[in-house]
Amino acid sequence: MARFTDTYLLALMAQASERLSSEFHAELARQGIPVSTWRILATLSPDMPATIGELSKSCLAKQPTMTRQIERLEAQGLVQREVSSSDRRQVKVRLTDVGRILAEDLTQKAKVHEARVIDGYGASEVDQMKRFFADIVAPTPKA
Amino acid sequence: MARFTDTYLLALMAQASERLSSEFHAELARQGIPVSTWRILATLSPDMPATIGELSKSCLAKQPTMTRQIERLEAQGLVQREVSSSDRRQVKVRLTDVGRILAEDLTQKAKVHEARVIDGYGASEVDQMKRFFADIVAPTPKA
DNA sequence: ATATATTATATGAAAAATCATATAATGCAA
DNA sequence: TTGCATTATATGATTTTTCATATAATATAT
Repeated sequence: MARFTDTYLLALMAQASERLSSEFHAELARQGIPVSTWRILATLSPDMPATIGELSKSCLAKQPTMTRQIERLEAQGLVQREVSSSDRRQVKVRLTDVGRILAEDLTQKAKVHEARVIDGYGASEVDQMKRFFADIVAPTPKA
Repeated sequence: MARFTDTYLLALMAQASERLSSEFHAELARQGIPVSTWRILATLSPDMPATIGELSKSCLAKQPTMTRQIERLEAQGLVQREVSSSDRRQVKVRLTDVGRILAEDLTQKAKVHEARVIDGYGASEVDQMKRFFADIVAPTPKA
């Protein structure tokens, strides 16, 4: 009898995701950057503000966690906050100049790493995979 | 210009993974079961002992975190620990009878959920996906 | 066999995440 | 408009996680 998680799709997917990211996460660690910080910077790149709520979804964190992460990044001067003019409940978060420079460096490295990960799989296979994932994250409405 | 994370494979994969699991995680929450606990129970199912190290890899947690999670589950009577006879540094963790009953219930529900998730995608597509993930998690050596 | 390196787990102190709930703005119905 | 439900973020209290390192067993080289 095999281990349940050896054939359970969602476990395999989560582990595969973690595995593929781990080398890059090690690179982040060398620069002293937590994965949670990287996710935020990546989401705001190249220069795309987002609300706390959007960030918490994109970065796989609960909302109170995101509020506190943003507090920290703001204190570090990497992002800035402002109340949304269209909806004053919302908080818009954007990269500062310093944050953008760091984010550009990291996204550049991420692209290099992604290329290495992808290399070894067929281009069409990778493309199919990306569409598959993208559709799950933001489903295109069926006609 | 699109958001970096909208086209970055590893971000899409992590988000898709999270998204697909979220409904089941909500079911776990209704039963008051943390995702971290579920991962441990799933890994030890149906009756497959594992070491702290194996669990920490399988469950995407750091080793000290796993040690403490196992302490908690042991206190709850869901798992039991014993020093490995072959290597006394290792700690073998296994489900107790109570733990096994809970784990069986949850894995059963997980299978139902997985079937619902898979439904809507082609069988061959899903199969390809599973092999893709499984190969990343435990690569089969190239000839 | 001895010293040294490596591996597996544990643990104290500190940082971060989470839960429950508060606050405040917006949407909506009567 | 008024009142009520909903949505977005913040926050106090607590639980978890994490880092750094300790401890102990095993592997390796000499």
